[in-house]
Amino acid sequence: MIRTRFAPSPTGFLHVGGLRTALYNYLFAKRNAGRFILRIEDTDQNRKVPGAIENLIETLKWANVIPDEGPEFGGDFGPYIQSQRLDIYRQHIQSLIEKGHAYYCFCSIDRLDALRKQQTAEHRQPRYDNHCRSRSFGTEVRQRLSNNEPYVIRMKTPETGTVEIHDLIRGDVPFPADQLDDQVLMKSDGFPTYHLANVVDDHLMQISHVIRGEEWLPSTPKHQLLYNYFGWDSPQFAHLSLLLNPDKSKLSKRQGDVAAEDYRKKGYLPEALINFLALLGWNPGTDQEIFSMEELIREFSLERVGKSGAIFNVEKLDWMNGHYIRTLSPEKLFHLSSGFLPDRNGWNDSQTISALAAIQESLTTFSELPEKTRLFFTEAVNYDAPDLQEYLDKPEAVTILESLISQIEVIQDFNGDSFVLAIKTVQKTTGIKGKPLWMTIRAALTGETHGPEIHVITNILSRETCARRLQSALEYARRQTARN
RNA sequence: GGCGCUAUCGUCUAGUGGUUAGGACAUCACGCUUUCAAUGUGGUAACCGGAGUUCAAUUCUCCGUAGCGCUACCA
Repeated sequence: MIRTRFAPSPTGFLHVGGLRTALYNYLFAKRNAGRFILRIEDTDQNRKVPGAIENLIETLKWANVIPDEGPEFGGDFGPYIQSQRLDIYRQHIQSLIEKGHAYYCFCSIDRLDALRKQQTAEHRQPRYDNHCRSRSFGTEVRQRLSNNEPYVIRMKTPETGTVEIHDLIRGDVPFPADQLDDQVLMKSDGFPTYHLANVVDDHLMQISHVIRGEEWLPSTPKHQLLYNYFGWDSPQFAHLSLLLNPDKSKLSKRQGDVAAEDYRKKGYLPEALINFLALLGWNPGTDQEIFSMEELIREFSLERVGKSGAIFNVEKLDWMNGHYIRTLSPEKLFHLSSGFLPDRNGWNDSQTISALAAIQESLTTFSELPEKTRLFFTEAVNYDAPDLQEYLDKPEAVTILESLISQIEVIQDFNGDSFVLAIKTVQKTTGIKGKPLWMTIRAALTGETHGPEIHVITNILSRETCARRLQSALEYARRQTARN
């Protein structure tokens, strides 16, 4: 049974890189009829952020990357929050000590800091000097323990040889054993470190494939050692390349949004974000670019995951989001984007839906909605914009608008087509045609120099609204020409 | 500094011991649209460098260079 896990620490929001890791785990599990587990790694009490777990789960649900097991999801391998598994870790660390693979360390933080400082100054590699290693079973240890002296527990790493790990994406990676530090497994507050908790839980939760970020590659030999010490088979490893900023540094705030929910708030569709993230490091081997979650599950494989870091390029995400928006029915669009709509000024739902349909194809994200729907919802059009003056600040504007106003008064059946017919009549009677004619009317109707086609707009706007706007544009044009 | 990972258009990437090195985004031009967008067509644009192996190297090997990661009682 294939079992994968996403194991974030609840230190804030779900990073888009984290979402991608979760996605790949999810896809790989689903592709192989396996299960996807969410485990919360909250072993650092100092970095815990209240509400982060709930937020994480909420965002995963939004993205449709739903765990089969985890906090809130249940499962037979819980609890799925590490701070609730402290006894389990203690037992396992104890067995390591008994087998001689781990030892008590009473070195103070101060001593460690001084040591590191000295090593750095001497251009040596900063690492633990194994000071407490030889006293593993001494009476001194028992003595200090009974004195309640603070301590940590460290793993013993081999002094020579190499530890080789096998990675599904990178192949065999050998690490010289003398590079491996005697890693702390249990901190003085009684909490395990990542390394211990991770290995114990992955084993106990029967994780078959560890798919995680590349930043974990250097510590994987330590994990491999731990599996050996416990006498366990290790899971398969697959280390994913990192997501990068446009300047190729590790994706971070300040150069853009990194929290998945930032994209949600900006009006991106989860389908677009997921599709985009899936293609950042994985490819189907075909020219297909647009994938539903079902298609991703069907096509995904670790063999086609790339090794190099990928820049998170928002431009392609934008294109993809626009694409997904265009596939929506106007009703669905209305439903999904309602939270982004400005004051509708009395427009009811069905009117709003037709307005949305008119601008749908020009949308990149929902956050553009206030600006793009203004021409419909606005109470009074503002004609002061500089690019409008080319059309409204002219005597022709007065002529056109006067003529058009009288024309639309007599229209029998007011709609986009009849409005266009009225414009043709204006053209005939005034002799003004082409861009000056049409742009003047567009400016008068919408206060914009671009937007949906005139007949689309006037199909949605009522005769009264059109008449009112044309009238105020006419007054504006008169004022302007009088002043000149 | 040490250890490790990585290297094809600006970006995401495909691909091969002999290819006109393919696709997508972006960009440019043209068409459509009396605007914008969408869309259609076409264009510009890449194998990090040096050795080696080979008849032939973007592809294989080594070295270099660059970028990134790790180097905590953080994950």
